[in-house]
Amino acid sequence: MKLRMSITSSHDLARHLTEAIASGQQEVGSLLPTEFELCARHGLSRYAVRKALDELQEQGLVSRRKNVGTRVEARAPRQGFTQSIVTAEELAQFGSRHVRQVREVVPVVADLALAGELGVPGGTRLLRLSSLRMEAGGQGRPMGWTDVYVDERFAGIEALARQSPDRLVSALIEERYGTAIARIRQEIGAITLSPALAAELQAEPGAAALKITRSYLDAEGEAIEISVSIHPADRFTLTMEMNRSRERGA
Amino acid sequence: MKLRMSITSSHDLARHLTEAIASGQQEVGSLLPTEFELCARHGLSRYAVRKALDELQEQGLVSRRKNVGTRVEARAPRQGFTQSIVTAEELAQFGSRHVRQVREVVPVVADLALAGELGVPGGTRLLRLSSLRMEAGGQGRPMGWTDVYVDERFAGIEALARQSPDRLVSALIEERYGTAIARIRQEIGAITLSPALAAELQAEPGAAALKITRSYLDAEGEAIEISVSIHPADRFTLTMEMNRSRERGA
DNA sequence: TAGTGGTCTAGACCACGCC
DNA sequence: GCGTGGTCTAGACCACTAC
Repeated sequence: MKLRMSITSSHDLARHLTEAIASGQQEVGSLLPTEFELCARHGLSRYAVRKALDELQEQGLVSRRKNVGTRVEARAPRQGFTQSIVTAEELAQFGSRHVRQVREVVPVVADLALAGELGVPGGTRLLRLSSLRMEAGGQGRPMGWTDVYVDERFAGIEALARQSPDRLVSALIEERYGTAIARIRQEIGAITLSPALAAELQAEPGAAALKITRSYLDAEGEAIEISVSIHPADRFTLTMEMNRSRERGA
Repeated sequence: MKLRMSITSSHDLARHLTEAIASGQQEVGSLLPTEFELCARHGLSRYAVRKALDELQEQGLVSRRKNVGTRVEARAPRQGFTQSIVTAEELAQFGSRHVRQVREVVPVVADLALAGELGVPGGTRLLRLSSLRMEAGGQGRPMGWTDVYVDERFAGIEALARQSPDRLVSALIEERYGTAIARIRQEIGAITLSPALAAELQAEPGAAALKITRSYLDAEGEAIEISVSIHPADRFTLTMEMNRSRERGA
């Protein structure tokens, strides 16, 4: 192979390799030259070579396996839009930065309709915690209505939920039961308010509202908590921002 | 300072420093010992020390500034939920995986109401591209209605938008004009359908619908494109998934 | 000017997969 | 046992900033 340009730094080498991969000269699935070979080829130290490979790995272009080599994984850096909710507090804001006013706590057995909506088996025994979402001060009309469904074994959160109306039920469960929530699934739809809900929310029946269903899942994909929130459209909008960013290597 | 345990590797040192920060012994805002001092203190090479600091930096615990030092930024690794949309195609699905059927392309001047909704100065001259969103096959009732607003200088996308009804306007702009989209802002609300829209969408007037307003921003925060989509609630639900994950350093 | 983090060289030993 | 990537040592020079 001919060297068209002198490569004098790790970043130079990274660019060189990136181009070789992008151009197809170094095919996806193939192994790059070994680190030692790259050292010899470009007259660089192993440190510099490894630093260059670090760069490619960071962009997901290559993967490295001990005793095997450095494999080309993709032809171009994966780019995507990432929306991140950094802290539980931001998540609270994301969902609703409001205070909970518990209205009703009842055990329920999921009938087919509810089971379907929540994505659990029919007949599941659950605890339902219904509450209004109020502005921080507690004045004004409610911002929304939330039904939180949890497994019976988490019945202890009722007291906590009443004690700490500003904290997410999911956070309370994590703290009290040591169950880590690994994933959240969220579905966003629109509905018109039923007369009953409209009355609770001091809104017009038939007015538009956002309906947000969230499943809080543990590492195994088991639902720890499911919440269904209804927010009148004139009082609540979901806002999110996505940044284009290089994805990390798999 | 006393060394309670021998530190023999970069990872050891990383753990040691992480604990010192978590315990408050090394306060947020303070500077860590310099790299050379850490070398001397723990009998490690600079390589090992820097690798340990790399680890902390990756977790967002510290930041490093040349000629200044290594500053403690946080007491604990930031954890959060991250939702990522990896490819433009996934974004398309995210928004709508449907085919565009262009209905109208007209120049508009943003009056106060529109300017407010779009977040641009009043009087801005724009091109509005209105289209129905259809299922891939083109059968069935429309999945939604979209108004895309772009700056006049992108007028050329009209032809492209008609030619490639399955591609996002934002992707077309990026390709044709070489303008990279760095950020997307998204607002999700609910509305009830006006009679006019209901007719276009073959839905009932007053039915609930999702309204999604997206701003596609370049690196400077300038809006390249703004789209407003209306999706009848019975035909469209937004779904997203968030994974808890360590955040990268700032 | 002294000292910082960023970069680089030129060696070395290791665990381990493959042959 | 050979060769891989992973880790580490012990030096060095640099650009820059705070002093």
